[in-house]
Amino acid sequence: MVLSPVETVACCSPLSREPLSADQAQQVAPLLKALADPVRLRLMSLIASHEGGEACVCDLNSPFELSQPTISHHLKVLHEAGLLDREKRGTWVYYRARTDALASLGELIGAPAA
Amino acid sequence: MVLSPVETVACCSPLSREPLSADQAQQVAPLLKALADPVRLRLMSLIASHEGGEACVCDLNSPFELSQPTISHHLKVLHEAGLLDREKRGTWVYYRARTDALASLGELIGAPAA
DNA sequence: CGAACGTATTGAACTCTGTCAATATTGACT
DNA sequence: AGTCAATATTGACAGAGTTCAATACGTTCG
Repeated sequence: MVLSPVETVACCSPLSREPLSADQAQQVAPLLKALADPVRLRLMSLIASHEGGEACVCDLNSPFELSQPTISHHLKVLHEAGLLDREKRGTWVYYRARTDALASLGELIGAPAA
Repeated sequence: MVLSPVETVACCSPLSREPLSADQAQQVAPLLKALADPVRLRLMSLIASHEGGEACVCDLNSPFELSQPTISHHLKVLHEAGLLDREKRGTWVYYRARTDALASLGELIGAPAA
């Protein structure tokens, strides 16, 4: 069985509560790795804070001084990590933030010790 | 002026609230990068969930099938990112989790949109 | 159909990262 | 001083990641 990204993260109690197992760490780390890049952090933030929690790729290139393929690559990384949903509507592609995954991840990292 | 890790992260409102600036992203990404490794995630979790939020290095090697220098390296990465405090007491070295940094980071990632 | 546009893929250069073996450093105890 | 135990540093190497230029794919519109 394949876990959705949300299930992957929701599996674990907060870092400060009890030690993560090796398996759990192996599942969660890729999500953090996907976020652990300045460009992807901004992309995620741009999309998540955009109206409706989604944004068109056509609006995601100009904020960066990077080539179009590079942005496309970063979006793919976030998508494959399960942090972005992808939907094609006509000519344009829209990415939507998995706010549930972000919320679970935030709790895993930062929830108080007890 | 140099920002402490907590200040670094506390600077920003949640991802889903408003777009992160390029500068903010560049400051926050290293913290996430430090956490975005299975071994370091487990180390952080082991330390943060340990009694008193701190742990002796002497207890942090056996849970892993990795060489002592490798664990030492990962601890250094977490320390330099500002997620662990280091204190030498006699022969032993203790690392303490910066739970405030973790809390800020968690809020940045996962706090609700509004 | 064919041209133009938006997005994705490929392949290559370069840098960064995780790991280990070997060695250094520091403190404690004889 | 000398030895031993705990931790850190160095140097080396393989693998992964970021970026771009070039190209391919898929839609829409003339």
